[in-house]
Amino acid sequence: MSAIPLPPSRSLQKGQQTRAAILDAALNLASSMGLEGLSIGALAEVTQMSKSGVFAHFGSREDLQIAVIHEYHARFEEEVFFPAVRQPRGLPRLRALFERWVQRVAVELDSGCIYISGAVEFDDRPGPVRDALAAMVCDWQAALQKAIDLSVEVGDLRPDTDVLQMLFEIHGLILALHHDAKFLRQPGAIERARTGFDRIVQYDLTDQVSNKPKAVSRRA
Amino acid sequence: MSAIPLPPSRSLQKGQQTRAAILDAALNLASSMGLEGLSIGALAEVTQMSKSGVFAHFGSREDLQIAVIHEYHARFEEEVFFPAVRQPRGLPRLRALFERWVQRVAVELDSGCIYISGAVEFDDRPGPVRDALAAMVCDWQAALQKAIDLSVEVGDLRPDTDVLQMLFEIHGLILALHHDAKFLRQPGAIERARTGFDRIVQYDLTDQVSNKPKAVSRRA
DNA sequence: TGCAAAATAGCACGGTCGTTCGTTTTTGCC
DNA sequence: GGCAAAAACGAACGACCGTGCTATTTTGCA
Repeated sequence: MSAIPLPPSRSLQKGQQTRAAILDAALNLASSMGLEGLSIGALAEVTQMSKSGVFAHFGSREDLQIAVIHEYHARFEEEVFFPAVRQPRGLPRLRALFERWVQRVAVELDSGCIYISGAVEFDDRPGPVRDALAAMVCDWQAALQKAIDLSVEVGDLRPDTDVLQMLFEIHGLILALHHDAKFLRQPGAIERARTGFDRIVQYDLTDQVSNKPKAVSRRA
Repeated sequence: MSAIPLPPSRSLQKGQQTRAAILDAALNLASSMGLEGLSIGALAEVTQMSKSGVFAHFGSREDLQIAVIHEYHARFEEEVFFPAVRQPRGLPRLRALFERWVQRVAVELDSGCIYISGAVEFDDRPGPVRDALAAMVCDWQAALQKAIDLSVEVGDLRPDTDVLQMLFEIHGLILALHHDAKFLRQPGAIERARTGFDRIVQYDLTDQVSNKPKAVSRRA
């Protein structure tokens, strides 16, 4: 009871190190095979470990999936959110968020977006994995919403902008981009997503930024 | 060599009948578990048949998946496309196509859209299943594109309308609807999809249908 | 009613899955 | 360098997978 057995404050034990390596491999695997396609056997092969060795780092497959989701979230923040919030609030920040999101979804050739694939895989499969995924997605949507809110506050967008509607439409552009680029392999999807974004924000633009509608044209 | 053994022109043999029943069950199963989650064992249990009995109707699991895709396509045509093309060409028909698409994606509580889930599952899994799926999706996209084209020809939309851009954006609305309704279970997603559609077409509306932009408002 | 053919069942195979458990190796502080 | 704890291994389990066989049942026309 006395003499606390020294907390594991060691900087980086071997275990955490390999756990991180496994998680990295798991992320790559889950990105291409989906969260449901993520198997411990395949993960063991990739990391050159035994199945039980991999398994021991996560109490179960479910916990592994959840760990992957959190890891993906962390990387998403790192590559999309944090760099974008360094832009001045308002339209520049919103545009940066969108542009980095586009890059993340479309250009990374091999890996797919776990938020998107996971949403489809777990839309009618209740459980902790779905909950974790939904929490991350909602977190990201809230961040986007805040960016739109700020754009309104700052005066880049009209005060009567329907923020949730704009969020919905922007999200749709990303999903369509993912579909056309990843599945149909259509080139030009990225440019269409950008054009769509311009059209959406242009609709609620205040005069100080640009002069009235007609700045962006959907030329054929 | 002679005496052709009488072609199987019998109206509906027992085999075709049970095959149809299996396919129906397979569609329900694939709609909720995904095409990859579709297993012959589960299908046998649902249909109260033996695994081999089910298996015999399709040469392989892959062929079963492809059969499911074609069946889904047929039903999609039946419920979405055919009723909509009875509307007069132009905006009414385009709107009918969209509205029925929305219903199909969002209101059917249990079943998900195989086009959407399949696109995510097979975006980096080449093979005949992916090919069949892509063919169906492209077929549907072509039908939509034609409806937009007709809207331009008829004069409901501006002659300089970027048809593919509009197709992209409308598709995005459906995907966002699917995401928010099926995964996040947000009410109001359907209404947002409709609002988005109005905004998209309103952008390219000719004056004869409505007077200039500002007909549709994205009120907060 | 009989009989070939079609449809279905039953069983077994090899494989992968997640998971458990006991053993062995490796780590890191004394 | 020794030694407890942590980490990794190896084998096995039960379950499910798709698939290939051979029997058995059912169908539908003569």
